[in-house]
Amino acid sequence: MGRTMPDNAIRPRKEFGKTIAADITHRLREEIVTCGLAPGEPLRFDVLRERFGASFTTLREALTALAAEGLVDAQEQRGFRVAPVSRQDLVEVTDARVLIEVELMRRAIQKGDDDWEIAVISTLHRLKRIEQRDPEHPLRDPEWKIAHRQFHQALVSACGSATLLAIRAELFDRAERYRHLSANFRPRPRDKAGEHQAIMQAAISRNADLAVQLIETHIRSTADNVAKYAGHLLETE
Amino acid sequence: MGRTMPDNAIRPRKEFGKTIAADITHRLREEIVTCGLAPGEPLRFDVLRERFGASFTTLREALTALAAEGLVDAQEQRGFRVAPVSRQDLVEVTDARVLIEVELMRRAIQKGDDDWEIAVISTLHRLKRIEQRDPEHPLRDPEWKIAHRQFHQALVSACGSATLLAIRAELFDRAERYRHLSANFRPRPRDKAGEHQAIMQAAISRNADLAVQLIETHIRSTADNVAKYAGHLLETE
DNA sequence: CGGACCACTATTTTCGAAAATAATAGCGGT
DNA sequence: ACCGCTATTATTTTCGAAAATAGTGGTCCG
Repeated sequence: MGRTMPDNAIRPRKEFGKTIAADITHRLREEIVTCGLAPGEPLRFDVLRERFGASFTTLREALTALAAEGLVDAQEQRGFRVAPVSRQDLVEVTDARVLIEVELMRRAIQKGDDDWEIAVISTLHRLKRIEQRDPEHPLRDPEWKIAHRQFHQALVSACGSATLLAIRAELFDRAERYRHLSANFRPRPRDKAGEHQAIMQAAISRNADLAVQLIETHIRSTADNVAKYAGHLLETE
Repeated sequence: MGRTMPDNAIRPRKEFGKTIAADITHRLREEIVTCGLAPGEPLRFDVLRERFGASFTTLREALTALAAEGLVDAQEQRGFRVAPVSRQDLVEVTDARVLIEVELMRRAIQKGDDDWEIAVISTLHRLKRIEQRDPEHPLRDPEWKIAHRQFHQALVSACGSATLLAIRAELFDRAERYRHLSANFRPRPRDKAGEHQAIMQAAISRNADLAVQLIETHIRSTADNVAKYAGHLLETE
């Protein structure tokens, strides 16, 4: 314990054992992915300092990390901005996701053990529960978002490659930003529940070809929806 | 120009227009990839400060960026260290490289135009020239290293996806570190020149299946060599 | 009127000191 | 002697001031 820490520290500024920088990275990523910070928006230090209550250098560290993930655009000597969106980027991200996720799905189906099956089933169960509660605007519900992420994560978790899982996670975040972008304009959510159910069944029954085909359709149709309902937001460079 | 900058600034501390942090990131990456900094070695700020002549926060920013690339391991509240190596990691990196590079090779062969062909041919030409000069220890020669990287980069450059190219580049660096690890123990370089020539020819003649097969063999045999001649260095962690 | 140059302002980038945390050594009780 | 605890030291992490750089507007000359 530090020798000068006062006993009356009101509340922890951050999670125990984590650095402030890591915490800010987390929060900033969340804001960017959910479009709380709009694509292309400049990230000025004064503003961030006010919003996150951290100093220049700490913020800078967080921004650098997010730049490496492709969520932030670092313009040397001219600061940072939220990574811009574009049709081209959406296509690239979708394409890369299909390539990697399809491969990981195959590997997970081949390698997955009992724990994997349980994880897939239980994460889907939770997702469905949340959807029953509020079937209108799932993307607005932070709980749905987390459950949705966890279901897709569980599906491929047994693939055996931490390296590829990390890459997949980055691409997932970048794609999620596009989903949020179109969420306000999409008239009604399509039948995601049914798709998830079908993917789960194909995976558990070890039908790799079917599971892979469903996943690919799932990813591509999501991207198509974004292009359709948020196309007007994709023209700016 | 800053109002207090003295006229007698001896030499630029860094390349024009780039931040010091970006410069340090570059130099640190180089040192790690070439194993000038050994895998697992702790990266203490005093030492780095001395070696690179930058301050805490600037170094921290560079380390954070490299952590996102997988070359540095950040242990919260306990500093940074060079990412450790392991048999498992080597397998994962090799696997991921094959998956991605094979796909990019196909796309490049399908999309590549005249400029692409010229880039492939000319980068291979330079590579061969350098090999003629000093056929013994190519990995020791920084020029060979650059030319080798540029040839492989040129091969896939026409794939059309900046996203996948960035991922590929990261994996290339991580693999190159393993090559350096085994360079000191490998008795003689195998016939890389011939392999490169064959890959080039298959690519230029648009024989995708052959090119892809050669690339995969090329990547896997490199990894096998590392495991064979540097296996004793992979047991830690 | 236009456009190069300069002074001034806004903003980012870097630095080293200070705070927080982890690692280590020394001490006292059982 | 050995374990647990506290004081000390080593190291990382954070901060805000200061330096460097980019941006802006105004002025002077052709």
